[in-house]
Amino acid sequence: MPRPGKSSYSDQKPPYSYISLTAMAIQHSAEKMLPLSDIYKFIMERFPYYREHTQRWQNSLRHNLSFNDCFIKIPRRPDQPGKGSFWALHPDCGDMFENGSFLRRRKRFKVLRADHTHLHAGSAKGAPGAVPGGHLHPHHHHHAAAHHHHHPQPPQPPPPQPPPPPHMVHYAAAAAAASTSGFKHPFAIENIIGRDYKGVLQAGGLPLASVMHHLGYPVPGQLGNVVSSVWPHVGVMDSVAAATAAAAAAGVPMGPEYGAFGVPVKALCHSASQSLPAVPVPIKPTPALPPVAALPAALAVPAAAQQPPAPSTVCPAAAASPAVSLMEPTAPSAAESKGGSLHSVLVHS
DNA sequence: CGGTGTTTACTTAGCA
DNA sequence: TGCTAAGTAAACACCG
Repeated sequence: MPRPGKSSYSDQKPPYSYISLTAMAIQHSAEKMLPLSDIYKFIMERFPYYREHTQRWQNSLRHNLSFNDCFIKIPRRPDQPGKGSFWALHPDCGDMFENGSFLRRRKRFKVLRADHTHLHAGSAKGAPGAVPGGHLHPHHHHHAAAHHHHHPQPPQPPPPQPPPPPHMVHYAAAAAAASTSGFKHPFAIENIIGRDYKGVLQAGGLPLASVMHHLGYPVPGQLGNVVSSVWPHVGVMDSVAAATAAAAAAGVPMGPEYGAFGVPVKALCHSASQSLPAVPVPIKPTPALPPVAALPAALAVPAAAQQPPAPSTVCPAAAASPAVSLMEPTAPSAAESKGGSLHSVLVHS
């Protein structure tokens, strides 16, 4: 059946995990960061399925934000009213769904705690280690502690999330470069969202594209007013087929009614943040990447200790140049949040 | 208080 | 089938 009527998409659960949905929402935002409420909004706007049982899925979503190292919290600026912090994607989380499945990643993205170097008694929240090789140690009694609001000292501000959106340009550029070079690996979501899915398609035929397509989900019109509907025009042809197939595979009965999702594709990086870890050293994901070592971060710790000096923190470049994938001058100091000084590791098999 | 965050613990489900 | 990622439920701390 081509079209089961109409309830098709509305009541079907989208083939995306909360992680992918959240990442999409974040990527979709201009600043690449969103407050929780906006993430909810984004999801609800395009996935009717999530207009119900909000209590349930939102709790799950929140759990995911806190639990997964791929999401980082960025404090709100003083002048920005509102409740919680902004959420962004960890710069090194790379392509979490590169295998094409938005339901299950090959490996969970985890940041490695800086080897026990806690200088701060704060004890940070625990970021359990990550474990590249295998399991994390479940027994770390996390001590709890948590809630200390991570920034004990709010000095101020160089607002990372600022108002003016002009900076993204860099990101965009980087992204562009990346795509140009055909190298894409920073967060797949991005792909998902649009951009070179085309290449992707051909690259491996991935279901990825398919899903993405699917992503568009309902009513194109709806998205219309949202942002851009990027890729509807594009891969429609095979993507549809692929999507269908993928959906089928996924057990998701989707219909062609899914429209396009629209997300700009600009950047993949976000200004990561302050709370961010400093220097996430990607041990790295892509096989192609040489172990760069680098980490100039050592010096880059100016005031950054707490805040990313400006959004310009550059993005992980991973996208742009494979060779140099890591830069991130963010400060390694704060060992507070999930990333204190941890190295991020993408454990890919 | 209610929204936001964290963290446990357990169940469900994908993938190799 | 086993390992592990993902989903769910829930207790609990905080902050505005």
